[in-house]
Amino acid sequence: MARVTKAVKVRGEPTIDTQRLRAGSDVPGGRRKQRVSMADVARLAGVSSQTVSRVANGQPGVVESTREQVLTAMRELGYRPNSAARSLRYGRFNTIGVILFGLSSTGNSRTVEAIATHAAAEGYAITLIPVGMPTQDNVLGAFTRMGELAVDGVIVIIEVHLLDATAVALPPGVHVVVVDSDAGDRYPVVDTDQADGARQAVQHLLELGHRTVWHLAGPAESFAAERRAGAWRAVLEEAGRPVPPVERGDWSADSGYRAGLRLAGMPDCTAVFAANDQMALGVLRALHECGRRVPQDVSVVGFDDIADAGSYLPPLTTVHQDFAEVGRRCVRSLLDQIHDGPAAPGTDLVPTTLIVRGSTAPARP
Amino acid sequence: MARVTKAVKVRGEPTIDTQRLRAGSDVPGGRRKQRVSMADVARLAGVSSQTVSRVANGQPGVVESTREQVLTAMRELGYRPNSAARSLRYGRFNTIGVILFGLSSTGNSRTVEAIATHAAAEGYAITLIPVGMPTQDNVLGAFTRMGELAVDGVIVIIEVHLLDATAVALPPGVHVVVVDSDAGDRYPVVDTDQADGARQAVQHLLELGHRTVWHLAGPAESFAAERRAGAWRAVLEEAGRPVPPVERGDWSADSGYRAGLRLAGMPDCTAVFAANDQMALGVLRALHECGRRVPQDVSVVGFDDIADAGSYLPPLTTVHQDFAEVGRRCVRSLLDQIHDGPAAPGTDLVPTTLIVRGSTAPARP
DNA sequence: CCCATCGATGTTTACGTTAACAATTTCGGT
DNA sequence: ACCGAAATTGTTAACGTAAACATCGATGGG
Repeated sequence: MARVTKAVKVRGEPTIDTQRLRAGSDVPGGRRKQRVSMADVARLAGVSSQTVSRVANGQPGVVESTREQVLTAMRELGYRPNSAARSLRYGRFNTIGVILFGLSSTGNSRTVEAIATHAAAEGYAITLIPVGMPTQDNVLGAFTRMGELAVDGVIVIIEVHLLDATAVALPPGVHVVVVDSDAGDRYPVVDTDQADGARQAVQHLLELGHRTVWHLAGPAESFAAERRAGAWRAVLEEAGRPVPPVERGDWSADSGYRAGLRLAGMPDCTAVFAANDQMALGVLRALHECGRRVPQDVSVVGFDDIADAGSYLPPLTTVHQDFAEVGRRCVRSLLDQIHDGPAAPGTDLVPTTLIVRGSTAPARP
Repeated sequence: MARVTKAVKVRGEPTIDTQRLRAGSDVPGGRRKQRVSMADVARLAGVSSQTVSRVANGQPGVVESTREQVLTAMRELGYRPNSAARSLRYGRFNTIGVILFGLSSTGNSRTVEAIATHAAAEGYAITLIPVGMPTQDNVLGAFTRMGELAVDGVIVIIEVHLLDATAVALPPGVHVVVVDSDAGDRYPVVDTDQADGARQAVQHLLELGHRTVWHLAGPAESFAAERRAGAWRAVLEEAGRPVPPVERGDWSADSGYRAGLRLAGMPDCTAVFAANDQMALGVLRALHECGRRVPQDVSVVGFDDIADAGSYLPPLTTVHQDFAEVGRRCVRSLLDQIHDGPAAPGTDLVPTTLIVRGSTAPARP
């Protein structure tokens, strides 16, 4: 209905052939000629389809005048290669699948962005395979679906307890790289060096003279959260400091706020390491509302270094994660696999940096 | 360098069979048998490949015992359908392309997430086509690439001045939906009702008794920014209030901070409407540092209602955008086009809601 | 002047799947 | 027991592309 009507006028005799008889010319539900194929171009240019193929792929051995004819015909018909046929022919899709839980977390979206960018640079498209809830069934479903999907390899960005059960469902021939997991004994893993980041954060606070450091951890199901909490505990124990009970949030600023209210009630809590920046933001708010000044009374460190962290009140000291690098290495590792065959499992750690801003200060004597 | 070495030991004999004899079993550069095909399954099950096809697609007319045999053979060989062949056969890819500038903005990633979710629910995968910089060349390149891509339709999430020039390059047969643009006269557009959101924000501030409202706009190239700024100006003019000069930022908290410092220097500035939450965050920080209290001295309103907005100091009054709904409508509109043919151009506006929190208060007399 | 050689182009075939049609088997009714 | 209909299974062809091989004509050396 919305077919612009001027089109009708424009299509006189000459274009009839270009449009040919496709749109709706046959049975309603029937398949119409999908679009212009090499054969169509070949016919118009008066050559064989193989010659068209050669021109399309820039292969040598086509004389200039012929090439010109073919190119003209292509333009006239609006020819575009059919990638399905190409994929079928080559046995490759030039596509990478990304299985993820959601894009809502900063880390995920930044990583995916980097993956998309680097994949594009290598001539690969990326296909997103979202998993509604990270239940086993869903993840398993995603893998199954992916098995039928047009992808040469997969990058998995999910907390991966679930991978245990689903490992069996992973189609054997598919190349995989996993992000943020402990699956390093089964798959190639790329991850931020969570432990080292946490270590830097806690040591920074201890060096400022704080007696010990409270920790607001992420959800227990998260490997990243566990790794950060583990490092926090290790540093305290090595330094012979008391290990306060762990607070837990769900990564959200709100959960950070609730935990912050609890922490604010403890007079001897002078240093908090939050497992991400958003929870740190919640902590800042809670402390502020309880009249405890940051950093004079309490120092706070976050994790991630999201774009806004420098604009919090006060600007947040935090651990910088290089998501772009994670994405880059994922793509490279996966492409290496695709080209050179399966890679050995193992973990590739991207270093972190502590960014010191205004939310940390020396402990008061 | 961080590659853990234990990995090497893990890969032993047992996996040999799943690997089968493909990798490198023939000429080095030659194409190896891509993977198990229907013919392989058919051979093992002792039936024709058509029967395998019927079983794979759950079609009726296959006797139980045969079906069982085929399924067994499938399992044994690890058969997975080849979607390239399927696409070639059907002339459809069951894939939606999403052309975007980046995932870094909250809006984009939330929208993309919703698109991915709803597309998946309809059996469509989504392919991300990132555009490095939104220059004409790049966008044009993305369209060209997309023309060769295995997609049935495209959702464009880019500021679309550029579409003008590239419209011509848009492959004619491709279905398109555009987000956040004024291309409503050429394509179906889905967008948040930017103008109404801005109107609500400004009216809220005026109703609180503020004489006028300053505006911190987004970059001039952004249609969303222009629409918000336009509505801000319109409300002020309708109400007969003075229209202060527009401040401009680049959506970042940092740019908001810089603008905030300027605004803080104007004693008669008591109400600020920032074009997004991140810039509002920067403004909050600037005002705080300059000793102007929010909301007692200055009221601030943002736009987007990002997850953290409720945890700012003070919690931010802002305009809620329903990105999920935008994504949903994009997918529905595009799928309608794919199934029922081209849709009329026009703009589909998703309503917004003002969320009143702690950053706004009545003007002091 | 003839034939080997090379360059340009055409023809055949296969990639994996499935619609359409053909062939075979099974079964119920007489 | 036999016929026809229905159920089940098999065969053929086509989707668009590109590698491999085949053909044709021209060029140049003997």
